[in-house]
Amino acid sequence: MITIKELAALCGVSISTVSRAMNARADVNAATRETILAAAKEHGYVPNTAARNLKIPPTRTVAVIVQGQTSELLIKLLGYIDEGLQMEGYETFLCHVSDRKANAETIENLILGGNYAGVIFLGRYGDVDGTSSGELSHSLSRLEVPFVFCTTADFSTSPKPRPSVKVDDSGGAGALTEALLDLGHTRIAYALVDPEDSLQGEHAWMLRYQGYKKALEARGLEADPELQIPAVDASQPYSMSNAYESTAAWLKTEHPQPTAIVASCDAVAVGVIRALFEAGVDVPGEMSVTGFDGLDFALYSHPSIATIIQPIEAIAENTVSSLLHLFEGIPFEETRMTIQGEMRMGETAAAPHIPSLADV
Amino acid sequence: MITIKELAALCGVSISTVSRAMNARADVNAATRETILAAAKEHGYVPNTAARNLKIPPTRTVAVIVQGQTSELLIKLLGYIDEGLQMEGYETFLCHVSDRKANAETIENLILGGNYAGVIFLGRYGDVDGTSSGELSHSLSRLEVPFVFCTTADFSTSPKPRPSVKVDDSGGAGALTEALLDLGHTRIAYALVDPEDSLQGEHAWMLRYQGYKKALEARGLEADPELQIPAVDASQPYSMSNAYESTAAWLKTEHPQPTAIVASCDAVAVGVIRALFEAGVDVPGEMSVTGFDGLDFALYSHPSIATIIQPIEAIAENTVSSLLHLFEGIPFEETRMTIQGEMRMGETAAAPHIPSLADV
DNA sequence: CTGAAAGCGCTTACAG
DNA sequence: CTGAAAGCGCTTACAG
Repeated sequence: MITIKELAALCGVSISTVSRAMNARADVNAATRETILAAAKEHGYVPNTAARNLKIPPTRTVAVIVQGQTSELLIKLLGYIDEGLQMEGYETFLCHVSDRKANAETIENLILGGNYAGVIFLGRYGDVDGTSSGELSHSLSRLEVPFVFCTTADFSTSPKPRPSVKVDDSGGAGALTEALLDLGHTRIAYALVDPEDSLQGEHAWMLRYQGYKKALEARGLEADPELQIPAVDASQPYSMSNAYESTAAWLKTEHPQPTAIVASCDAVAVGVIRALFEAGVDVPGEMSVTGFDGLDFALYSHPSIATIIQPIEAIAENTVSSLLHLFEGIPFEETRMTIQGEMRMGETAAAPHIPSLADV
Repeated sequence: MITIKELAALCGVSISTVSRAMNARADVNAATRETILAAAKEHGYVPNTAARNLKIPPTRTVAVIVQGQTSELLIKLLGYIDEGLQMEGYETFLCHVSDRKANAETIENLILGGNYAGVIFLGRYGDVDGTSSGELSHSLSRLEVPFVFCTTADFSTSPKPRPSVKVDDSGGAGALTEALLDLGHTRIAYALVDPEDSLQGEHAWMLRYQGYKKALEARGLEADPELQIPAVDASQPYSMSNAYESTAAWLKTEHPQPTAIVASCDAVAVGVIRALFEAGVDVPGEMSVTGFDGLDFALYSHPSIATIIQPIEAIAENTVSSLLHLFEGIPFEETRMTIQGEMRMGETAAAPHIPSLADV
């Protein structure tokens, strides 16, 4: 808590000299520098960043803003982004914003207050219900700081959307659905759908659902409303526990019997599979299940889950290069970039069970 | 990027008045305030936080510093901490520091630069190898900011350790081991041990290992060196993939056959189980496996993993109250708090398989 | 190589 | 209710 002034007094030099020594400037007498550095260490002097930020030009620091729940996915993505940025000489500073505080003011304060070279939005941003997302997008679009969206699109109504990089949600879910169709499934359920239908069309969850629907339609089938498993708790529609509860509840209702379930993500798939197990339904013997994301537990659990593995490295690389392009003023031609994930059929998808005489 | 000066000029008032309006002070003419606020909105004026921090006294904001990998556990913990702090009128600001940058300078800058009321270290801090951890601890112990450790202890050699709140790692691992012993197991392996043995004694991983050893010793058994599964990749000894690789490799070596494996955490347990499955070993029929943490996938996967569920709410509550005590200058009697987790036997632990004639 | 001085953008007594 | 002024802790031309 000592200031530059006090340290200068302690060393018997001017604050200018202390500042130079602390910033490793060349134009300081070596002996003076040593004295100052030693004193700084001894007294625990650390330059106040707030004061420093006031003076120095935009730093080589990129703020990565993550909102709400972090996930294995976002953490890995962050690692690669950090790595990529570092290779270009940039530092990464991660700012986490709780959903509750994900409003325009907080975000703006964060960005404007931080003196960053650029900003990356990782994961979702703004309210799920979109109420203040609009406001946030509006104020974001006015910011002069270069920023790109990673894993989410730019939901603002701005005529010039910011660059965004994400997996092909719709295509991935479609590919999984197609794979199930190819295996011979025709009654394919979806888990989970939001009974209140509050999601915007651009959100990953919505896109995955649409991918599922489109794949069915491409084969002349349609998504049976009775095969859409509704979320019991609409507030956290994609948690493992909610998937379990919702599926368990749904299994007790009257509905046509599906032979496969497309889950919106790996966590939901695990919950679904658990509910099926407890209901005595064998996976994949009696029911195939697919997930999405390719998280560790999806790949290593037994049975391993049929899923789309997010192209984490490619997403990170393109996020970084988009930002670098922005720094250099190069207009980025492909504003909304969508990258194909890798399908892994795992052990939860198989041909549908054909009832034989033995079952009767 | 407009400043208070420019906004003042735009509105035809002094910067003092703008400042007052922005800070919702009562002593501003209502009409003036409206004009200013409207102009601020229109021009996207946001007070520069760096400049602001320079002037205002310590805020009601608590910085939560998370280092390296975030996990489901830390995220849930963060949620409860945030909630608890908010009830007391504090805001939470999460700062993520990559392992690479977890040095004294970065952390100090963060804390000193932020003007926080207090700091919570969530998860681990400092280098795993302890090289610069010492330096970090040293400089931390000098900081006047109140701070507490959550999920980790204060590793500094300071004579007055800072408050810390965490699960009883040793006791939990011991309880699981005892439960296995009670089931009749006698050859119990441990996954994973660090072949380079670089961990300090206070780390959670070390404590869990010690709990396992102590439980064996209490029954007159000892940890067979041949039953300690070494980590193939020492750099990430507790990842799911490394647990899988390490166990798969170990299963091919010559060693006494255990009937149970105590894993250091749920993620490791999943990797272990996968390796066992691929080697044709049935869990829990031929091998019992336990985890630690009580993560969603441990509880919902099938078979569900025998584990210790971290007392997340209690840890969060005590972390918050420790910090509040520090704020009030109340000496906190129980400096190092350790909370019991809840044991859940799940579906991966059973009595050892007794070879019968049928097996021969 | 070093110091005095200006100024970053803000807040807040202090006068009016 | 409002403005001029001081000052938060720093950095950086500008002189020496």
